[in-house]
Amino acid sequence: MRMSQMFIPTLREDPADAEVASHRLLLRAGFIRRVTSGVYDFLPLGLRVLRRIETVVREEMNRAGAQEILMPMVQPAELWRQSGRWEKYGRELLRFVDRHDHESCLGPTHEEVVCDLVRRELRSYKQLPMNLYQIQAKFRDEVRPRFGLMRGREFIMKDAYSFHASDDDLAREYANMFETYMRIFRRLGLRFRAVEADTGSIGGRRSHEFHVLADSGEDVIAWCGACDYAANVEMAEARREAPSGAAAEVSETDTPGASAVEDVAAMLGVAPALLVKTLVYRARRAEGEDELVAVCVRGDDQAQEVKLARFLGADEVAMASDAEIESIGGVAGFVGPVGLTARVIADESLRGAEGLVAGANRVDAHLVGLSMARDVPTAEYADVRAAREGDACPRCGGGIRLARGIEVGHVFELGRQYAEPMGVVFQNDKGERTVATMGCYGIGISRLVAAVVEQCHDEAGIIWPMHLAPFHVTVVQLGKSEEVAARCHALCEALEEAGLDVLWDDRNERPGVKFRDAELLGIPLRVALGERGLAAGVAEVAVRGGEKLDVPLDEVAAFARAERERRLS
RNA sequence: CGGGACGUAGCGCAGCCUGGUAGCGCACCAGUCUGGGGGACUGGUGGCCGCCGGUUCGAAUCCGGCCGUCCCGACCA
Repeated sequence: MRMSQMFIPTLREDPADAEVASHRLLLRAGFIRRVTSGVYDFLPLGLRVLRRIETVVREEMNRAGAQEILMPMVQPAELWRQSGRWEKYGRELLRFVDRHDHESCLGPTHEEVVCDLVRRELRSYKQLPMNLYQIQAKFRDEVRPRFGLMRGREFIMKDAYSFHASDDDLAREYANMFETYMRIFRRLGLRFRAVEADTGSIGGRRSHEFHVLADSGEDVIAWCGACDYAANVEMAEARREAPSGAAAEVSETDTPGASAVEDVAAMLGVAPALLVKTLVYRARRAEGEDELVAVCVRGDDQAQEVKLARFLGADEVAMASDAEIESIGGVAGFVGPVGLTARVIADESLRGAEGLVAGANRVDAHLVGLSMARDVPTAEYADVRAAREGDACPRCGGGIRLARGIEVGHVFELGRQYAEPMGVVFQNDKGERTVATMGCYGIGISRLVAAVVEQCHDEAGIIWPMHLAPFHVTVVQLGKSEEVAARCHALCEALEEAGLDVLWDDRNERPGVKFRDAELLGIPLRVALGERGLAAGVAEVAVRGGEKLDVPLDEVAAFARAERERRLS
């Protein structure tokens, strides 16, 4: 392709509103443009990368036995009512009414539609198992879209749904998909980690997330340095030592103005770990009234709200207001577990702890010498703290480490939670009417574009892995003599002959501009040819992010092909 | 939804405090020179100063409302 004729609007300067590397570089290099918050155009280069990722995903899904279909983006409310999610999904589901006053929504995920499709056709166990997938635009009306393609409202996703006659067969397919995902992310050349995960609003019994490791990631994952335990911190069961102070009588002491953990600890001369941090949460459930609960963790720990919500069986937990805190006998800033009229959920690490300091539920006062067993006898114990670096692994006791990750894949054992209400039934081998069991498996295709850039870039620009590069090689034409142009053209043809996708920079620009753009775009191989090289019979071949060397003109194509093969294997 | 910042040419920004002809760099167009790491010179093009209203003889500038964007938090397969 002639670069002079392609739509590649590069920017010399960083866009003011792009913070993270992938957002900044994808904009600068002319891969994407923003249409509105969380919604992007894919320009020719961006689309090429997207297609490459799709191809890898498609090949591996097909190989794993899944079949590609395409479902609609617009979905009728009645299907969502059948699954119960029309009420449950919340404002992230973009709803609208058509001209006939029918309620609809833009699909954020497709369990309902695929169940509707399958239930119409499924009669016999002999039709199972079945794994259907699609690669399609999703819409989720995110509260806060950000970081370009990383968290968009509209995004491209591969979603697969499998149907099974038995839980055993579902477990088999889950493992199959898990392995398939491992293969996909390996092929994409990413540093990633599979972790145990919360099932969130999709629901189901068991799930794993696949995270690309990157500091800009929005998730934190915990893993064990000694065994293969790994989990999202929303799940991670890491344990800590439970330090106790000296047993003592409980008494109240003045702590004027000291509310923050560090201030109280400093004022009383005790370690922050001996403080009991008490947080009041409002738990919301689809049915029933909101409940206020007090949550106790160590002063140097953080509460983990996803764990808490799971323990409470709540759809959502949020920090309570000062007024709500007072309604259960607490005082904002000085809340403690003693004397509250709400349930007290204490983290496991507080079980049996003594000699603690806690808020006295009175302004400017704390209790010292607190014993959980003696003074908070009604406390319920649960794992509600966030794992920290250095905690003990729940499997082997090894040291837990934390890292940030970008969630690019998620697999779920759904079980019958959609199939049951949606009526996905068949006759089993005994002629009995049976509800199918399901799995679902997602990959964020457009998010992967961003994730790859987060992992593969330097100051100068993107460094695409060979698999994903919009072009394998760019031929940089230096100078504008007919001779140079002709030889560059011939080089391009030879490279294409050798099976490479070639971007020919035939623009009337200075060499510096072309070199910088080649680096910004991140094309893995760069072949530069001008009068000087022509005279010597060589072209300069540079590997993006690597070395450069002169290669005789008639060997360039073979060299590039070998280089490509080497990087693809 | 809470907190913060911002909105002036395609991009990056100044001007606003202290009201009086809308600026700079890059990009773009024409020309000359140049040609292996964002070239030089000359001459140009391009603006609803986010929108609506108010104050004023006069508003990019002051005031009010709205819209949009970004960041932090809350939230999230």
